Amino acid sequence: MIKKFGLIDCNNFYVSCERVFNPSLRNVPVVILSNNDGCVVALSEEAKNIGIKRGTPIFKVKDRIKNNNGKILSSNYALYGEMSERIMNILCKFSPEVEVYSIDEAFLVFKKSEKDYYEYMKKIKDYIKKATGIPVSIGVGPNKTLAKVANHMAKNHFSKKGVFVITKNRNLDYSLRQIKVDEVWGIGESYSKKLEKKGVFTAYELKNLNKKWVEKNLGGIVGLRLVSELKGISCLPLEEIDPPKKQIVSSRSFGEDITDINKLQEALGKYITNASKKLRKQNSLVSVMHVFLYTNRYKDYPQHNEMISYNLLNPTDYTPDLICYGKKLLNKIYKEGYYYKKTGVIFSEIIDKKNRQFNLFFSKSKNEEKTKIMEAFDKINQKWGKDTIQTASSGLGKKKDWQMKRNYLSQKYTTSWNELLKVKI
DNA sequence: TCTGGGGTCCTAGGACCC
DNA sequence: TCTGGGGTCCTAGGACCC
Repeated sequence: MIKKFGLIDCNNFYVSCERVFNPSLRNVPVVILSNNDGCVVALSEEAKNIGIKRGTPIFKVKDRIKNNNGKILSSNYALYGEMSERIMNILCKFSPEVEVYSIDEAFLVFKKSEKDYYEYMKKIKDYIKKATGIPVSIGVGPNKTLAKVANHMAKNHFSKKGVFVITKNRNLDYSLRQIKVDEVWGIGESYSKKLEKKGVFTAYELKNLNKKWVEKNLGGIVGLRLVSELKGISCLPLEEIDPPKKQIVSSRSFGEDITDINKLQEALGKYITNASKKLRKQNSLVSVMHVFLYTNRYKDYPQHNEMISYNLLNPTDYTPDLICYGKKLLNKIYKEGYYYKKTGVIFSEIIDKKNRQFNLFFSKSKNEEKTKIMEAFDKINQKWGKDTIQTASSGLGKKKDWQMKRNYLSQKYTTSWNELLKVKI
């Protein structure tokens, strides 16, 4: 029995989710847009084939998509999140050790005999496709970095069969020679430029680089760890338990530029509500909050970008108090006459609720009351749907001009009774 | 007209202390 | 000419990920 890491990665995940419910999206170029319908964040193979790239602003490629009978969609996170959950649940049936790495990726650890790996991975792949409609690729290797490499092989090289197993002695070097250095997990734009300057173009060449150079130029210990993993040594453990977040951010660019402080307050109130909900979910309290306000950096009118921080005397998770502090902070950095594009909140110095330190100004009875209010608040929204109960500060009218644009949104096929697919017989 | 959002980790350098 | 040395803590900034 040999212990190996597997990486399951959904192919073009957002597009695949949409295609499960809408067959007219199959075999044509499809792109999914970021919040605010700004730029392309996910795309189908057909879209890649007509030269569209992730990150491109949609206005630059809109015509090309139309001319190729392509489709454009806003991102539908309710749908993707739910499909992701289905897949992760399936994976737990195949291995007791699963790390959910992102919405569309998971690491697994298996202990099997070397020859069984390929068939077992194929079984998982077929099962997920059948049960959810989502195609996945699976890479297996002696550690996480090599599982990523194997996944790349499964997807893009080696006849694109969707499953690839790296064996340290047999095909490790062969695989590393196929992988370009910027495709290695942990090598981004800046490092890959440095590497190319040094004449390093493949993962294989990276593996054989001088240690001193790697430490100096690729982020110290991070680079050393990465190269060790390419050599087959396992440095990164499987992390099954989601550690609590050390920082929680909530922000959005507006649908339109905003000058009015009241509208900024409304939007900020909404983001603070969102962030504090996450805080309560992991049983934490925030002790430092930051509020920021940005103008549109792509326009040439006057710019004003500022961030302000506040140390809370009593760490809390109580939304109304946090909104109250947030508004005061926003007032301090707001300047009249600027066209703002984005505001948001950052919670940092997050502590465990159990380890709270009390001080002279802490009122136990008041605190218990607040805890009960928030519990009821969260329960109602969980049972009756998001935003059933809201704070008045986020503005209660229907459509807001600060809200993000989502002009191409598909249905909530899996999370709303009113939007289920209708089948004609 | 139009350019996302939410995270983590690491290092370097300054402030401060003895 | 020459300006201690070592440790800790904090923050800003850079790099990466999806």
